[in-house]
Amino acid sequence: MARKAQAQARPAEAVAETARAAPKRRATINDIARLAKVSKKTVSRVINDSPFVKEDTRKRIAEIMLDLGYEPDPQARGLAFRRSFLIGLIYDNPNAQFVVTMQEGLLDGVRGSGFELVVHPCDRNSPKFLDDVRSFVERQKLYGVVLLPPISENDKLTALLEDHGCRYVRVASAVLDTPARLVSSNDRIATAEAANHLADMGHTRIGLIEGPPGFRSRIERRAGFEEALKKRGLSLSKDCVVDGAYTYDSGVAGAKVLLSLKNRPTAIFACNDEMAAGVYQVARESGLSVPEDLSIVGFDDTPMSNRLWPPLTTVRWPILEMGRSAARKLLAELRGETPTTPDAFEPRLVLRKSTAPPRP
Amino acid sequence: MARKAQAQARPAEAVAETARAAPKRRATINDIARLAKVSKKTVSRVINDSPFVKEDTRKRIAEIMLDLGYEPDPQARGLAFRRSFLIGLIYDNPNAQFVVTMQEGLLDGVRGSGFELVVHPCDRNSPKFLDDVRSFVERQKLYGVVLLPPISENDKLTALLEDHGCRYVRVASAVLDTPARLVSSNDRIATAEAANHLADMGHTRIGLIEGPPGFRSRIERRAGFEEALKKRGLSLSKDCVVDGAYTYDSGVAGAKVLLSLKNRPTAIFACNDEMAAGVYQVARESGLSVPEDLSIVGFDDTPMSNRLWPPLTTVRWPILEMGRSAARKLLAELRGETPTTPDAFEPRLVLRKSTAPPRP
DNA sequence: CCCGATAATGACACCGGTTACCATGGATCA
DNA sequence: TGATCCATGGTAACCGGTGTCATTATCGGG
Repeated sequence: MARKAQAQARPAEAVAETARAAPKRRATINDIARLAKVSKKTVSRVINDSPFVKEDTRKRIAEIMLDLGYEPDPQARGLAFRRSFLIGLIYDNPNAQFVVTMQEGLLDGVRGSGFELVVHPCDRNSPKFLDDVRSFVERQKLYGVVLLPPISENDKLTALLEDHGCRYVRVASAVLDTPARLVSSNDRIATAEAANHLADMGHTRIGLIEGPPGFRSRIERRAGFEEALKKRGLSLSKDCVVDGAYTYDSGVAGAKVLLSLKNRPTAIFACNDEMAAGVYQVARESGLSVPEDLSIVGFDDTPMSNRLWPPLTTVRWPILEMGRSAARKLLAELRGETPTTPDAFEPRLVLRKSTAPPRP
Repeated sequence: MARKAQAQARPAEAVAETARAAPKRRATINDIARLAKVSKKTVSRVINDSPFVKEDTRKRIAEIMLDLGYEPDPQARGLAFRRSFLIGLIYDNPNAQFVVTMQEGLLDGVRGSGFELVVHPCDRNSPKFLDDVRSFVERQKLYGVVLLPPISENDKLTALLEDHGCRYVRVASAVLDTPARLVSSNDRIATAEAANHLADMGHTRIGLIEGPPGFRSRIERRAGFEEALKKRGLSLSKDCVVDGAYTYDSGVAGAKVLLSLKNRPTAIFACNDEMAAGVYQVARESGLSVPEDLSIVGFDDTPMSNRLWPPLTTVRWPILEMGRSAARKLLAELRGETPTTPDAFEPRLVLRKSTAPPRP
């Protein structure tokens, strides 16, 4: 009995080492060094692109590494560097499509660099928000993080990251940071385009469903829209502006308010596509046909905007490119570059079928 | 000049260590050991829940760890374990919404476990596909991976993973593996429900837009649908079945074929929502109204299905729950459990407004 | 009260890379 | 030619944990 307990005990102590096949033995830096007849330090120099290696030596070592399919162990390197080769994607964004597209762009940007992308959604309203991020960043010793809106606008967060020596790149709708740490879209220009488009068609009474408070894009989109109208002598009537939350339901709610106005708007600009879809819904329920009775413009150009009927005129945001750019900015420091180009992307209005001149 | 070169050289050799703030000094296992007046091995035992620590000692150490906010370094642990604390999400799936939702479920499942999720999209048709995954798994010494359809059905891939001692969980539309490594949905039951629903309404000539070859779900969905029809004495006419690719465009193409048939079907089952959206489009172009002239059923219950008009009757798939379950299965081994429950999820038909009896 | 068995703990090498520092040899200069 | 300097490669210690195995408490029984 006692003997048995002991027998069981051993594997229990080595709890993490279960019966599964051991990972394949990979070549180590020592193997390479032995084969190349150099010290492992020299191999390390080659790995890290040190300029202090004779060209011959470098070539010979590189060849051996290639032959053996050797890739240095990121964990070991990370341990020594006190820094992992992981990049965190931190977000709390209601728009799944936006997140996944951004993710793809980022992965595109880090491809082949040896870095991996670790996703970390969070809850910006939780009291533990900062602690949660801090723990994540500290524990994983992240090389850097990408912040998506709206948490990219949180200055406490970026201060925390700097304090921990963690690189970051913000993705935002306005200029919030130095070029090296910012990938931005110029939402004002885009919404101005939308406003001009509606004004061109002759709309004068226009409704606006805004983004949620706390999003910089809310401010930017409204500002661009309103300024453009003003330049043409038009204005947003106060009762024609309602809050939204970038969700379908909030779009429905907003549209209900706008369309039950005595003097209802002839066009509605919803600050994202999801909300625009809500406007379609209410328009249909109210017996209004789009675009004859009501013009609708959205923002995002999600795949859905094309599935709606009639297809939604909306603003296309180069999310994929922004993701690629963000990843490259994060990695630039590795190569000793300090990017100074602003990388401001310009969203563009794509005209489809959801707008028309108002009925006379 | 020479002096200057030397001055520049030093930081260049330490290329990765740039001028940025050093990461905060965190408590290490040695700190804990010193404070608790034990060896670091004992602290390690506490960290790993070894049963060979006196209760007093464990408590004392645990308290100190809590006080100092100590969390063991996953990199160092991983190095020693020869295994990281990362979980890979490997996918090549055309449906972004599916991926994001699954991702969220997985993250939900690993929350608090100290594991992180590393996303790794890939191209299953690339000749380098297996090598790419192998490199990823080997390099990062992943604790385990989650495979989404259709690559979850790739037996070469799973063989490779086993060979490397890498745990995996497959997410699939049929029983492909042992319960411990499988999270499945029973697509047959769901599509049978869809078939019965259409048959109940009196449809006899029904079109089917299939999934792409290579997806197990293609087989399952068709089989469930066809068998249910057969039980009621109905059958799928050969010309009423067309290939799809789970994309909007393929839905459009398929619907064009089906709706230009001399004897066109009165109902179409599209094997996912994206393709169903394509059917809406073609129906509208053809002047057919949904559901009076044409009933449509989809599969997935993506957010979009609700934005379409009329709202799409479709099959809801508990993706989030499946994700959670997949993560838990992967982590179960840690706690010494071997899950034997099949975790077969049953998608359900959700009735909305896109179906009606055929015109007499 | 002592002994053997068992539970609890510790010493030390090691995981796979890195840095700090030292040793060497060749080139340069007076 | 010797002193000085630079480029290069080697060695040992370290990053923060874990495995192995030896060693020290603890306990029940004779």
